[in-house]
Amino acid sequence: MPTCTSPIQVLRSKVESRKSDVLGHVLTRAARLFSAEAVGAIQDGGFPEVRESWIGILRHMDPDGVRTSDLARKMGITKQGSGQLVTDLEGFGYLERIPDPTDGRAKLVRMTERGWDAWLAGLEAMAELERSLLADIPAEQCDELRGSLTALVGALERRSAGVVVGTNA
Amino acid sequence: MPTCTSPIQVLRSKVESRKSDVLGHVLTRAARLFSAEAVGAIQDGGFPEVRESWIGILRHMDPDGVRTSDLARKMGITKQGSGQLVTDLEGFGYLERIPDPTDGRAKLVRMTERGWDAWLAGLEAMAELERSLLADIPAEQCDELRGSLTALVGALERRSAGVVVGTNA
DNA sequence: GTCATATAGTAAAGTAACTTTACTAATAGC
DNA sequence: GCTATTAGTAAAGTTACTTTACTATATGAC
Repeated sequence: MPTCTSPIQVLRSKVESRKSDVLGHVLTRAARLFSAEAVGAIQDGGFPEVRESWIGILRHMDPDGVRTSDLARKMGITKQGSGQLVTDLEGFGYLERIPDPTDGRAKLVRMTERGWDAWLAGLEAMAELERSLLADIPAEQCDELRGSLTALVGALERRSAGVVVGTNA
Repeated sequence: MPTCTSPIQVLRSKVESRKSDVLGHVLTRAARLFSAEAVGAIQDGGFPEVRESWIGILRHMDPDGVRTSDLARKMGITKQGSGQLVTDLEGFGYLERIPDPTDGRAKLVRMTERGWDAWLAGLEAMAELERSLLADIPAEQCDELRGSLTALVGALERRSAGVVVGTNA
């Protein structure tokens, strides 16, 4: 009788070989850790009410104002979702809604002064985090990483291009 | 009077130059897109009840069984959190809890056969996703990306080493 | 041995970041 | 002017957790 490798042994070797080399795992973990660290820094820097979800909004703001539905599209969430986030940010005085002069249905979401301050603080916190990570990771690797991730996002977006995000979008 | 650059212009140029080159943004977006895509593939592959959070559990399972609190530690969440996820997975027949023979307080969480099937399907879905992304991203870049992300996670973990995750952990 | 303390797990409620369903108001095309 | 589309809001539901609070077992000190 030849050597018979039991299913459980096959499994065990698969488990061992696959423990942490899956791109998805490391990607998710990195994103979480980075995000938590950045938000903590912004909060400590004088904007204690800032939450992780706000960063997605702040990122897409524009001095000319943006529509809620544009925010939704850019963020890849529903407009109800972005509307709620805008309401939260508005409640803390980071954003304001003004009527869109060119469209009676629409409103333009604009940053307040405090909003821009937080935005700058956010950028600074992220940049500082990146800088401090350079102590552990070479600068070229960091740039490479950014480039590869951008390519990855592009590929993933193209892949799910046909898929509709939510109803009522 | 010299040319005076208005604050709003300074802001506008900052906004333009910083639109999408922040590591944190692209990282978060990539993680979300990847994760959603992988879960969708697993669900379509015959495990429709699988949710994104389950992947974090499945990833850390072991043929010998794992304790809930070990899962929590590995995942970086509270043990109540991991306990809830285990209960969900148990309810759908992916996991089972057995008493730990070496410790009367503890229980060992173990995969059922269906659990291992889902685990394999998950790995396959992730691997397939990676393969299909190779059409857009060169293989070396993909490996580089994995390596850089692993280094990044390491650096971030070291950075937040002193910070306790949740109470009652 | 038993007493304090730490650890494993569970229970229940709260919270963050959304989606789904359902609606109103304004615009745009024909 | 009527219909279809689009912008936004409202309210409830869902997911993936955390916080608070508790029980049961184990471990180390005395």
